[in-house]
Amino acid sequence: MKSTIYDVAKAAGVSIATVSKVVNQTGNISEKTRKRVLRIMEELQYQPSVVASALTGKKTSTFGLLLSNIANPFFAEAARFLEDEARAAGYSIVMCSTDNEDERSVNYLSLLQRKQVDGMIIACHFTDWSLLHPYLATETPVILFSKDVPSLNVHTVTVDDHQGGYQAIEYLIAKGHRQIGIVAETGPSGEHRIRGGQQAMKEAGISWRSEWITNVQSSIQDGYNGARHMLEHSERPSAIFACNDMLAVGVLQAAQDLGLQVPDDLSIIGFDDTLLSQIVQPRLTTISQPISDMAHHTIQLLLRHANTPDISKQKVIFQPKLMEGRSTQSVTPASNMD
Amino acid sequence: MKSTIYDVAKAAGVSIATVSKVVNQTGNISEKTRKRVLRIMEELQYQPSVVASALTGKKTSTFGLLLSNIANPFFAEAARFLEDEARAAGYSIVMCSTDNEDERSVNYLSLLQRKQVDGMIIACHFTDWSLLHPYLATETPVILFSKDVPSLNVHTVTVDDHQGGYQAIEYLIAKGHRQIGIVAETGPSGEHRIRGGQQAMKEAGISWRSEWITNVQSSIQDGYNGARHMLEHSERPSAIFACNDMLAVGVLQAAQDLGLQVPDDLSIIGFDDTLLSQIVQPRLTTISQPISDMAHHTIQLLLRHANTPDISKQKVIFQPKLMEGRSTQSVTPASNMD
DNA sequence: CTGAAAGCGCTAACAT
DNA sequence: ATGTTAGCGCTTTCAG
Repeated sequence: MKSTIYDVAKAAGVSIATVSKVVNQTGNISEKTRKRVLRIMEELQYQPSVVASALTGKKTSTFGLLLSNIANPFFAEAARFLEDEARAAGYSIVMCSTDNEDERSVNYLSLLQRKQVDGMIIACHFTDWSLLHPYLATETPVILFSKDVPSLNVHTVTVDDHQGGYQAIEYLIAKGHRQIGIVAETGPSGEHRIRGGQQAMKEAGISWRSEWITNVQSSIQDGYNGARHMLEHSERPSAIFACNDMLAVGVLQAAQDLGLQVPDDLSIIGFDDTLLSQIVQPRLTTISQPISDMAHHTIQLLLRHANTPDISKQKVIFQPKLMEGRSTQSVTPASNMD
Repeated sequence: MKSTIYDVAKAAGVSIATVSKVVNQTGNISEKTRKRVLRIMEELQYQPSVVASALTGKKTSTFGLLLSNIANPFFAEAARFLEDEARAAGYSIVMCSTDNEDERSVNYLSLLQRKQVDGMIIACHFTDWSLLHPYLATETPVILFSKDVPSLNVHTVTVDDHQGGYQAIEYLIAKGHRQIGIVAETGPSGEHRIRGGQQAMKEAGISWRSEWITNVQSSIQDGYNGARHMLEHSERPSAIFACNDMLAVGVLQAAQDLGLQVPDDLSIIGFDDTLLSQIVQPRLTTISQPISDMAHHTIQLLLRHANTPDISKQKVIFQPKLMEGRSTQSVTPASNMD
């Protein structure tokens, strides 16, 4: 049988209030009784119940994390950083894979609320973002992670997607590419990345073809299909910007299946700088998000909320960084020949 | 302000006991009042507090999952399956990355206990497994996942590691390999896989060299170092069995850095059949764990525990399956020449 | 079929 | 410096 605060109080010959005070280090307790209570706690292996304390003290020391799929390396890596930051502050994380399905997301949201989590981190996509409204009205802080939804008045910690797209395309253009395709995932991030890319093209006086810009989901297969679509025709792009690494891997596989050499026949640039980009052959050039910083900031914001009930909403935008791999190359006469 | 059971009771003109009964579908409630209460609940957007109910009803609808690192694709994939099974039963999962450090693991264990989770799934490694003892004595069910520690009397759901190692080596032998190296991760699984492999060699009358069997941690870098160690000498194995896909990727990179062609100059076989094995070039031959089945069984076992307080401990061993990739090849005269 | 009442383990005034 | 007491929101006998 697990021992309770009563057992400790009785064994130590004090009241439960005193025990509570030494546990929480509140109030004034003489060093002598403090020591004694501590000793008894040790002896009885007393473990304060988080559940009971949450019912009064208002804290569950738990955050909820909604992501599309923990099996996706980008989210797994983000989850790891978030968890580390949370643990450092004594919090743990409930993970919720939504597959970007609104219904499942809402179910999780309500479940998390019923569990009285101390904060929710949203890193998944909603078809209908207004579903979030009821939760934004709550006491529980909500933070959008790696995602910016302009229409929503909510704390946001993200990377500058527009800038990332711009950097990717700018880099390709500098390498001499003029025929550039984009495979993006549906959702706000994808759109911003596309826009950023288009701006870079516009500034360079390059036009783009709408059939070379496709929106898909974010599996490898989606990237494969999207790229295949562009590459099968005789006139094809000399470079493709895939808006995340999973898609980029799909693009790479499509190129390989079509007998195209990367980067000789096709340059590919990804986004996220996940494990994937480092293990494919050739190593992907990719736009890196500072996930670690983002995770740190996210958790800090959540923690600050605990003390300061209502901080005004803030959006923090981190800058992405291009990581050079071997999947991109300058356009050469040879690659223009075919 | 969130509405409580009292608000609903008052608005519906009934007692909180009645509301509780319709929420939990217990006792006998007339259809008429049930409807009314339900309607009021809807109107007031009443969300029963999991915390309060856990304090009495004994259920938090939460499982804890200890794994070495969620950023490792094998664990991320396992977590996803476990989560799906858990959600189907109304449970959610707290993830805990321990990096296989005993201290951190124990901290998490105690935290989970304080949170009164309804079960713990252990998928990480302990240097000192006896640290688990105190938790095995508890009410809270504990399950070892994808790991078998013979010395521990605990529910276990795992893959037949010995058999997996056997299959891997048997396959290589059938391809004509005689010079076989093994890179394994420290821990019970790694050991079993090595033993299985050794048995296959023994049965085939092949001897092994102890310097070609190395134990390391489980990062890509570890696999790289381990392989490099074996491959740099003039006399090197013609095939390497890496005891998980991360290691296999490291082995592959080492081979590439040394100018060895895979599979022509070196065959590589991995373990786990994760995403990684599918995206590297060449695609890895690997031993697949039926993670989905294992996850299903694990959660079911945990759930059964809720009703039947003390089921006798059981170990369930699933059979692995070899997935043929392009990283293995028969020994040919050409590859024997160098 | 419904309600009153006694906790679950803990926190936080308020007394002493 | 320490103890008393009133809840937190809900479940569960036990009466009615």
